[in-house]
Amino acid sequence: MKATINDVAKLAGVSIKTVSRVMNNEPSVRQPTREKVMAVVEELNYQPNLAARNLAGTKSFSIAFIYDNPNAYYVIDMQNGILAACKKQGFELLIHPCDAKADNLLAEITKMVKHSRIAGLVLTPPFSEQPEFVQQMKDLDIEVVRIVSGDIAPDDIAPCIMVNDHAAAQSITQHLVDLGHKKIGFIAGEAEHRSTVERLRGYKQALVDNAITLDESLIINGEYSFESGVKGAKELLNGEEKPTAIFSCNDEIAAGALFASRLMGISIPEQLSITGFENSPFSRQTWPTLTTADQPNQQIAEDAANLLIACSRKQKNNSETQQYTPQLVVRDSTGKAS
Amino acid sequence: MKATINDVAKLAGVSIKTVSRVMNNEPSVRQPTREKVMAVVEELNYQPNLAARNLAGTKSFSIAFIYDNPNAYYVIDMQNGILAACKKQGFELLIHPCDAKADNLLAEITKMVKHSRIAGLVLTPPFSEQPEFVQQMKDLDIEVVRIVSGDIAPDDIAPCIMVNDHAAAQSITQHLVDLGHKKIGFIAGEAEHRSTVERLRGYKQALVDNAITLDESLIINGEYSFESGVKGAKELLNGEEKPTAIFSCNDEIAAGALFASRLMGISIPEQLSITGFENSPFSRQTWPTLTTADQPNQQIAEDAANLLIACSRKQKNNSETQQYTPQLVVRDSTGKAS
DNA sequence: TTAACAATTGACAGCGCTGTCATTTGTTAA
DNA sequence: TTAACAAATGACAGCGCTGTCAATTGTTAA
Repeated sequence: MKATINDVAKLAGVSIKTVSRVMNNEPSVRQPTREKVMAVVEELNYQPNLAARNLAGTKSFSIAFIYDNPNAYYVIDMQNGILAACKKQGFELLIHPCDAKADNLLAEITKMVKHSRIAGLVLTPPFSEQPEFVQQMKDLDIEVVRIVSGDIAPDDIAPCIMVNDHAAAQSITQHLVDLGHKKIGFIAGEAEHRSTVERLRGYKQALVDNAITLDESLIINGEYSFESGVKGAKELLNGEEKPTAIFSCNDEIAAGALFASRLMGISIPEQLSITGFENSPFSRQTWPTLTTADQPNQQIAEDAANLLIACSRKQKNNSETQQYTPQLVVRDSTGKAS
Repeated sequence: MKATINDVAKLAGVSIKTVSRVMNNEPSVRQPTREKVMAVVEELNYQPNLAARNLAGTKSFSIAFIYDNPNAYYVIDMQNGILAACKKQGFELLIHPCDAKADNLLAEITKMVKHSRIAGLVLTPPFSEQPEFVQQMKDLDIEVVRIVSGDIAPDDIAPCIMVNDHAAAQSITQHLVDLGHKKIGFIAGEAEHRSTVERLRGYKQALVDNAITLDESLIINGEYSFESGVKGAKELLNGEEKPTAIFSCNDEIAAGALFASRLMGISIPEQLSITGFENSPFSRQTWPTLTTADQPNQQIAEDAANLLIACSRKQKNNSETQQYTPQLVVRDSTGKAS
């Protein structure tokens, strides 16, 4: 059967407490002792029993991922990244999809947290962008790591993994400018999402950098969906100032824009360039494939989880911040301005 | 702080063992006693500590979902369904994405199962369709519930939730026939998937039922992807026997077929009808929206998890089987034959 | 009414680990 | 060399629950 701490202790000729110390990387264990124990651990392929640890100790070995996001690709990527970190660190992951607008949300999460002794939470938008919510979690004595859009942390209540949408949007736009485009349409996502705001900011910055006058009529309010892309593109292409390129706030919008353009008999990229954002599987399933910005969600999530675990062990503090800048991926949906 | 079994026992004036019995729905507790205990449980909002249960008992309160599937929508649906069942039954869910072709797969799963004391597994294709794998799991003394395509269970090693792709494909095809179509193309998914086989079988059955001669040249081998849909549709539409309708083995293929048709200047559904399969979000993100078959994955998964939990409590046996037939959803991609 | 049995309840050990605190060992300075 | 202290290790209780088995209570038939 499975080896227990007793087996290890006996074989190594030490007390179970010492084995425990080694397993938890505690100080004041002499190096030779540590090695002796580790050797036996390897030999017996010993792994501490999570239930026993949870029951006996005050520390927790679980983190949770709560989310409210209709984008399955995004959720799966995040989840896989967190799972990878958990696996490496011997943590357990609790998955908790929920409704960000539910009244009993706080009660629900509190219950889960208390019941399962959660060390911390990985938060994605919209949760990560609600300072009050983050504060409430901290008040419950739960560590939090947030994934948010921007280039500077909003506060130091909890650590952040920043996604520099601003810089990424800027480089996508620059790519279009470099191809000779001057009239660049912009189809936005939901205005409430910080990512939308940041991406628009990057787009505008690139225009300024290249001394291109901003044309407000080229900016369409939309949402992160295929339909919105279809609608936005039609609006742009039927407008006065017909653009030669369209910056879409994500890949789904871009797919919609692509579709609308095709319907209108506009060939891509010859007559119109279109860009996406996120580099989701979606962007490889359109035709032509989409030029986009690669947002390494899985890596981001793994980092977030690692940071969270470190925080729960007091190895890192709240002001810890990391930053990712999605990188331009040039595919077939962009070309020289006609 | 949180109430423990001791608090409940004291307040109810019984021993902790009796509380335990009530919590586990064991027999031989007198009704009045049971009620008395339950009242206190309610009052204190008592919930048994999972770690303690796992440590003390022989029973397990965790199930796992292992999968190898690139379709994020599918995975999320399944996961949500399983999660719903777990929540209701006080179980924990371990998520375990993995590579079905990895050599160390069995070792990996064995390790997880032993380490976390898993009661059972929810298996989806490809795992669910490998009898040897299922048998290996049972040999490890793990309950298994499989979600498989077909109308009769392949064996009684483990319970099955059957998805009657045959009947669903038949009714989609019948829908096309009813619209006057006689030359109906078929773009298949991977031949290794039972779902492909079953859907093809349903398609053929419908043709037979309507005395339409099967034209093998109208059947295209493909895979479950957008690109495959594009390719398959082109092949069909450039062929000798140009079909007036295309049955696609899933929504992604259908989206590809839709795209290809548009490119070729064929208007949908006026000149060509196209159907999908699965009713994934994908089918609502195309234009026109897809006629498809609704496969209630979340519900299926919830049922599977409930069945699994029942089995782990020996309340159900291995020959237990449930069946779902995906229902036709008529949208805008199908119309009268021209 | 009572023995004989079944149904119900309880006492207690122990699951595998960690926290606390006592004990042992090693190290330093006088 | 030794006292005085710090570092390393161990003994032991107990986390909250379940399994085992013994004790109690209720029920039945003679």
